[in-house]
Amino acid sequence: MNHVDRVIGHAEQHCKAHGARLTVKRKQVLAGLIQSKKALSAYELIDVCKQQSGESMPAMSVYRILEFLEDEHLVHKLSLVNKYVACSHISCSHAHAVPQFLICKRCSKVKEIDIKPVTINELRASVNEAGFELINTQLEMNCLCEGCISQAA
Amino acid sequence: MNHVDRVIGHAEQHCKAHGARLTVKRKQVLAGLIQSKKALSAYELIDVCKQQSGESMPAMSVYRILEFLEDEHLVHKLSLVNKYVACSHISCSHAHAVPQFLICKRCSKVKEIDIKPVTINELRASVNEAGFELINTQLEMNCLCEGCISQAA
DNA sequence: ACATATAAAGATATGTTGTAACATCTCGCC
DNA sequence: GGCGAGATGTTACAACATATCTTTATATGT
Repeated sequence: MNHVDRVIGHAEQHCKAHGARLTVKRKQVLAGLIQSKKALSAYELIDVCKQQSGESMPAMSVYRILEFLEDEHLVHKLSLVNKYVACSHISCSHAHAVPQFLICKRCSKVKEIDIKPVTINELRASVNEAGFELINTQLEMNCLCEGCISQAA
Repeated sequence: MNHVDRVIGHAEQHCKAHGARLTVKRKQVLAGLIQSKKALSAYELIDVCKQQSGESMPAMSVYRILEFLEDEHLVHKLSLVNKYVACSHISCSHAHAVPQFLICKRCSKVKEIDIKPVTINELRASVNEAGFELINTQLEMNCLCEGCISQAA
C-alpha cells in the first residue's frame, strides 16, 4: 500500500467518524493534492484530476469538493497564493495546534510548521496593542524552500 | 487643504524626487484608495474612481496604475484578501521598516504595524529551522478591527 | 518652435478564477 | 420499491487579471 492510499485511508476513517462521506470524487481530488506534494490552484487540480482519471472534473465540483475537504481539515486554502494544499497531518491521530504555512514562491512547495507559542503570543500582543484582534494564527509566509534556495545560489 | 490633498502632495514630491510622474489618473486612483480608508479590490476601486470623476476607468488602467503605485511604495497589495490599500506612511519623511498588515475581515480596514524586531527574528528562526527562508517579512494577518470587535460583542 | 523618443493611457480581446441556479443522480433507509 | 438527503452535473455568468496594439501626452535636444 503506497503513501497516498494510506493517507486516503486515514482521511476516510476521519470522515466516517462523524458521518461525513469521502466519496470517489472527493478521494480523487484529495489524492491529486497529496500526490502533487505542493500547493495547486483549483484549475491546476482540475488538470491533475483529469490526467489521473481520464474524465474531466468540472470547476464547480472541484470548488465544492475543496470546500468539503477544508471543512474536514483535510485540505488548507492558502489565500496568500490562491492555492490549496493537503494537510500534512491527516495520518496523525493526535490533535494539532493551528499551523503556520511556509510557501515556496518558486515551486509552491509548502511546509506546515508550529511556531513557538511564545512567538505567537508576542505577535498577538503586537496586534492587540494596535487595537486589532487576531482571528486566527494561521500565518502564511512567502518563502523559498531548501531546493529553490540552493538552485538560486 | 484637506487630508487627502496633503497626502497626494507628499506622494507627488516623492515621485518627482526620482523622475517618476504622478499623473492625473494616478492621482485619482491613489486618492480613491486614501479616501476610502480601507482596502479595496481593483474593481471596487474602479467604481470609486467612476463615482469621483464621472468618467469610467478601464480595468487595464487601474491595474497598470496600481502596479506603478506599488513600485513607488505608495500602495500595498494585500494578497491575503486580494485587495489594495494606500500606504500609511506616504507623508512620513523617514525610512520605514517592512510593515505588517492587520486586515479586518469584516470591514477591510487595514492597519500597518511594525512588529518588534525580536519577534520577527524568532519567526525567521522558526522558518529557517524548517529549512525554508523568509522572502520578506511583510506578514498579513486576518483580524477584526476595534469597531468590528465591539459590534460583534 | 519643432522633431523625435519615451512614457502613459485608451481600446479591444481574451485568459483565469469563482459562483449561482437548477437539474439529475446516488445511496441509505423505511 | 420508493422516498429524502446529500452529492454531482450543467449551464451560464460574475469577478479578477493581462496581452497586444493604437493613440495621446510629455520631455528633451536641436
